[in-house]
Amino acid sequence: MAKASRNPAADTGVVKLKDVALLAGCSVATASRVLNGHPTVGPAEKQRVLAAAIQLGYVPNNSARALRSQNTSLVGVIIPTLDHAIYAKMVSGLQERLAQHGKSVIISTSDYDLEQERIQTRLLVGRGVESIVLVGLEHHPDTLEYLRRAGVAPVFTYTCELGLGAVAVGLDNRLAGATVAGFLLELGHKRFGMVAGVTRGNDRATQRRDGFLARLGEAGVPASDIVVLEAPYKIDGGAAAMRSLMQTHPRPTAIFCGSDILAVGAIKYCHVAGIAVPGEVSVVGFDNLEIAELVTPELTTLNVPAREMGEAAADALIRLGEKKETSIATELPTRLIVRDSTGPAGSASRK
Amino acid sequence: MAKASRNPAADTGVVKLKDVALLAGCSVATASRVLNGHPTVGPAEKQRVLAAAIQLGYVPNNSARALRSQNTSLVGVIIPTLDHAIYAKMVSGLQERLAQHGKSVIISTSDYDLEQERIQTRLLVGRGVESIVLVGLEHHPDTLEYLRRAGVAPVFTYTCELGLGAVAVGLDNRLAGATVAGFLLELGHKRFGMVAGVTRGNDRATQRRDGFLARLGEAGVPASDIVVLEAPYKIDGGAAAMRSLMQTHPRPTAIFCGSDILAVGAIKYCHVAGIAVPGEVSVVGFDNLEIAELVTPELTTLNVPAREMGEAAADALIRLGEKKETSIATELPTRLIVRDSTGPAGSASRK
DNA sequence: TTGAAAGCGCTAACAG
DNA sequence: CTGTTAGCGCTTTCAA
Repeated sequence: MAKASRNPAADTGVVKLKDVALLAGCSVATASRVLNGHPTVGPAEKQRVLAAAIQLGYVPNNSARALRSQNTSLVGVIIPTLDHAIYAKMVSGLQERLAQHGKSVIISTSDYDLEQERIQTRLLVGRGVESIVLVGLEHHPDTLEYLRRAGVAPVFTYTCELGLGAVAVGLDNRLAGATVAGFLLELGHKRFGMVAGVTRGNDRATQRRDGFLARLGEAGVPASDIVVLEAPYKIDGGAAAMRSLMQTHPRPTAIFCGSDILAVGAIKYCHVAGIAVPGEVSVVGFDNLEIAELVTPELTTLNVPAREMGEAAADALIRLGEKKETSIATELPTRLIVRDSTGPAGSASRK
Repeated sequence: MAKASRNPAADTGVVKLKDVALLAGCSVATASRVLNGHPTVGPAEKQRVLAAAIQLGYVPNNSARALRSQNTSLVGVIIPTLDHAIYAKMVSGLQERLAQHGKSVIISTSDYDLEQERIQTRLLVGRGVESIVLVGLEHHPDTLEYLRRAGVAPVFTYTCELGLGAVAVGLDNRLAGATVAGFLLELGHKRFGMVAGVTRGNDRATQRRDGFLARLGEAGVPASDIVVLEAPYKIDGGAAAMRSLMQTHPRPTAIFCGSDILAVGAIKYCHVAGIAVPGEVSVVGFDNLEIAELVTPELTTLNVPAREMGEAAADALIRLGEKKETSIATELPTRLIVRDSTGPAGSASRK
């Protein structure tokens, strides 16, 4: 039969629990208990097992552990894109915080497509993720239904509206939109434009727009003095939308962009078109990315604490796993960062 | 004993292969074969199994599959940070390409710390990744040794120097550094500065610097006319380094920054210090991030095709998995993008 | 407090 | 071409 070698690192080179137990002079059961922090183990054994594990550089096989204990310590996250820092930062915070709890994150992207998200969700569930982090509250019905049936709890981010028994970590997008409107109103602006991103399948974009419009409406601004455009979340998209906006008559004097990417594109267009910012038109962004401080003029924008949101999502996940709570809504504070891209209406100091 | 129900979805609600086999009227082995596209199965059986699987909504348990077949279709990637677009883009390309082949990516970050990377590597191997994507060629010896013993093939990125039997996808950092030096020399510059990032544990930064210095040396520039500083990859780091550089006498007229982040910081400092770019000093970046086109003046920089690199890494991974090749080095082309932050030496048109 | 032993769900020999 | 059988490495009753 020649089963041959049975010592560590001779077959596959991978140290197994058995090897640790062998070196520690105990059974695999005891070794397992020690490594899992089970309380009922004598201190002497415990010491030896720990020492052996370190000496051998033991790394548990997660597939086996998962199979046996129905516990993969894997978390899935689906974001629209990694190309935008706002999502990358969130994932970064999520991953780091989760790593501290021994959990790993599997990442995938949907490109703002709910159908893509649905497919990714099934894949992730098949991989045995314990939980899944989603962006926004609006999803394909199948996505949510599938998650429910599979017993995988979703965590919604960038929003803090709460479904029943759900977990959400984010911001009040409506309020944020309204805040921007209020700020622009105070500066005396009367005609407004908005570059809203793509609102289809994107409740965050929708709410920002609605909050903005609602506040404007309350202030008595007629709908005819507000132009809303949609544009893909690209610099060029923002530039193109701004061009359209600047060609309407009468021209708006204040533009709210649904993201800094769009706002930066808008400002870029103004540069080439020779339109003074904020002299002729004020521009407000959303997200407070690093670029907001790098463009000229520096961008007035709403701060979104993306990294903190990822960390908060991780925390919620952990608490959820501990069955401490079943329904958690965390609202992260946002605040307007006033820089140089906004000014009082009618200050048109022609360049 | 009341073991009670043995039908699907009655216990845990999870459909297992056994349930599929039961419904299809065959053994689990046959069902497994069908689901894995094994050729030796009768068409009739095949049909029934497929139908049963769909009807029951069967989703394979990946942990079990992985445990048994040593094949997780999981790929790990460790990058310094997700906060820099240059890495996020690479991961994005990697993830998308890999998803097309049914593989998922587990992400983790090392914060430019090789020791952190070593720990993450072990974790990832424990999770059963088939392969692992690393940044650069320089790693903790244990990292490589552990990977070798575990039989997990590393794929090195952002570099195309090749170890033996290794896979690398990236660029020639030395050459890139030399290219920048050549460009600056041609513009007639005589005194140079470099903001090199952190070279410790970072072979890319080291090589860029060495290539830059070597080319300058060849051109007969005395070492006394070159100042090299290191700075963390932050905007503030770039600004602080630039401040030091601008205080040396005689002042350098051309600065090469190891990344756009640093370059943007450098330019920002010049803004506040009232130093004209490129009038008094030329600045060159590295990476060609989006921000390069957004700062004023627009940044001259070296284009790094990060997304393509991720995709190429994915391709290499796939080929490696198919055992087609064992040693692949892909050099992606870089090219200098000349914009407005550089100009001829001595053109100091005081602002 | 510890060890022996029974699987978790699946795949891969090996027979038939 | 199909079924039987043995585990993959680990956790967890159940006895001792």
